[in-house]
Amino acid sequence: MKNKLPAIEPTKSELEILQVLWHTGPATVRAVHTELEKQRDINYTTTLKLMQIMTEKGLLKRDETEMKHVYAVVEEEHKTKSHLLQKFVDSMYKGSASQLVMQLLGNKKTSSQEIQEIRELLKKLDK
Amino acid sequence: MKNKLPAIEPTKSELEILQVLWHTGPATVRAVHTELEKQRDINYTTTLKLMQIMTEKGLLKRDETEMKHVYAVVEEEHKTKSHLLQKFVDSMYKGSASQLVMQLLGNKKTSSQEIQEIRELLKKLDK
DNA sequence: TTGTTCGTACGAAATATTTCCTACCTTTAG
DNA sequence: CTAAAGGTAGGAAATATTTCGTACGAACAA
Repeated sequence: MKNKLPAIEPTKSELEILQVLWHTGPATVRAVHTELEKQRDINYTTTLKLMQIMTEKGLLKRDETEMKHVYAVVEEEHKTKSHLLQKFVDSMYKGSASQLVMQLLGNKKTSSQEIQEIRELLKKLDK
Repeated sequence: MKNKLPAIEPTKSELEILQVLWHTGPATVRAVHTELEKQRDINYTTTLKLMQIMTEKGLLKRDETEMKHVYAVVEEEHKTKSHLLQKFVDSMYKGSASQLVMQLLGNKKTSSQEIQEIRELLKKLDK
């Protein structure tokens, strides 16, 4: 058995924080908050509280050796995203990845360049 | 200008109801509830209330000519899903559809058959 | 030393969402 | 007619999530 973490679902706000940490790597509340502030109106203690809650939930872990605690994500970005994507596919497309891709291809916002890249991906997968 | 609906985000529970209605087409609360009940423990009046709220929000519309009101979705399935998918891609993959697909391809749950189907899709898109 | 700044902790308020109780009306079986 | 079954409406309770005020300690500049 590898891990027995229950894979708790992050809430919307928690996801915002994960995104920042994925981007920057382990960071202090201050650093995360400075990023979050660029995106929306939010109070420092709100960011702090969220990160504390996430730590309790096991979404984050923290190094308390220094006064300025340093937080890091517990699950790899890849793993969490993969899990959330799977959930999305399951609930929205009954688990059919191809249906999701079909929707993506029909989506105005998906540029032809994106589509080209998807083609490349599949080519590479051939080898 | 076609419509100026603010495209309200359905909540988790609301999405469950949309799924049922997408599948069955316009239906009564009873019918929707019977479906929902198969998936989880839920009280009839809860389903009713949810559908009433969704109607207020403009997610559903209802025909009240009969005593048993018949509810129907306001936005097409395609449109709503497309919108939600776009939101997902934006927030999780910074808008990069190809990154999402890459994740999908690396996902254990995505079978080789699915991948084959995706290939077919791209072929058809060529023509 | 002292006051200002920056940090954590904690609790509770504010909001959003979900759930269900109660009232009351209509239909239908007996 | 009457009781039971099945509807809707609305409010309020229960939960989940987000937000922030307050307290208090450490670091640091003056």
